[in-house]
Amino acid sequence: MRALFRYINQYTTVSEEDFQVIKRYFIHEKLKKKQCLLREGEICRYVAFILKGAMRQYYVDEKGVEHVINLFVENWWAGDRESFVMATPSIYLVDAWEDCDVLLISRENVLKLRRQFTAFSELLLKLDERNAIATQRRLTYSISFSAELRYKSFVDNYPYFVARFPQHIIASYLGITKDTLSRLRKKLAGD
Amino acid sequence: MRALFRYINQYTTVSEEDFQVIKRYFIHEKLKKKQCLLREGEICRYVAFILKGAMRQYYVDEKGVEHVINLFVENWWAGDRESFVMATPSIYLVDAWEDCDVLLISRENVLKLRRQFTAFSELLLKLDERNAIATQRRLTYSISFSAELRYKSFVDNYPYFVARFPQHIIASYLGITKDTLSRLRKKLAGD
DNA sequence: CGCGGGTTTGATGATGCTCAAGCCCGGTGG
DNA sequence: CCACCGGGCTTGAGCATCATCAAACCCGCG
Repeated sequence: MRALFRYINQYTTVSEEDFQVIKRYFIHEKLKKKQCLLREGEICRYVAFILKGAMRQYYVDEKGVEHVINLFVENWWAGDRESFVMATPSIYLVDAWEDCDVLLISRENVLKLRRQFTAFSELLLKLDERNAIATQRRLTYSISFSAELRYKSFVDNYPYFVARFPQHIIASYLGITKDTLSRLRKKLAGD
Repeated sequence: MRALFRYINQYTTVSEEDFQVIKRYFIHEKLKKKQCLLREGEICRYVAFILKGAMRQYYVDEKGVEHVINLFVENWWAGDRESFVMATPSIYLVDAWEDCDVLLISRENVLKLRRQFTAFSELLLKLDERNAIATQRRLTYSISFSAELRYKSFVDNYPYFVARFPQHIIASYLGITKDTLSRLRKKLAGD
């Protein structure tokens, strides 16, 4: 719980008393490796603030191939935004890649907190800004960079992902196959 | 101006009187075709609400090739979010593809409106939600779909872009070359 | 008529995918 | 202590997709 308090206060200012109220809107839960927070076709009822562990969001195409859309570790929010906000069935799965400790919050509780604490609205605005910036960058890379450049910038920007997820997942996140990534790394090693 | 009023009231509720205040924070301006709202290396001081016209955001790589990142038409916001929020030099250009009527607003004025009208914070939160959803979808397509599927879903989702931007721009937006798009269309026509 | 911007087309080549096989390594159970 | 198994990584051969470059074409406009 303390991690959430520290996290919020990175972006805005929330008193100890307010936090005592805020924290009641969250449910503490544990997820075992491979356990799902969200399955394909379900509605995303909760987003998870990760206290410990690593998760991923991916979608499975007609051929059964997994495409990793997002990776999450400590102090990130996991879930499917579209399904969460619109209350529509998700096309994604979200599951634990490592055993996790998470804090769940429902859409209704998010709305309540927004109304009750302006600082919470502030927080959400800032998170959205950061998220918009990061996603836009990723899109730019995805559209205009080669696989090699994408991988290099990934390693530079997210070394902690490289350390915690296997190559075939990182490859999928970058939009390439594990085979291509393997060859790419071999080539880059020869420098 | 009326368009902005209607636009805001699609997402939240703002009285006529409040709007009279809000609108003073915007600057009405006209842009000629090819005129820049933002040049590479500049800081994005204003975002533009488009009353009339079409714009694009793109970045130019070392080889001088343009990569279109976003397209905008009436009732969209044009600018570079990253540069606008962080006040850092932008890697993108934003210019008018058609002659435009726009309403400009500065970062300071956005912040003032946020403080002054909770409805404005509401609005921004909702816009960010929608934006996050759309960008995430686009990223999913970009990572996991073939050029053909990306183009098909583009035509389905954004017919008004297809009508107003030439093919080489749409190709760039989709992350392919104009040549490939041309061949693709030829193939799809034979059905 | 000529020009500029946009599109098409062909030939060629690079990039990344597919599929299958083999390897490595840590964990489990006999 | 060894055998086996599963998950992950590597590698090779062949192939599909898409990029590159150059040429030609089309058409609206001054």
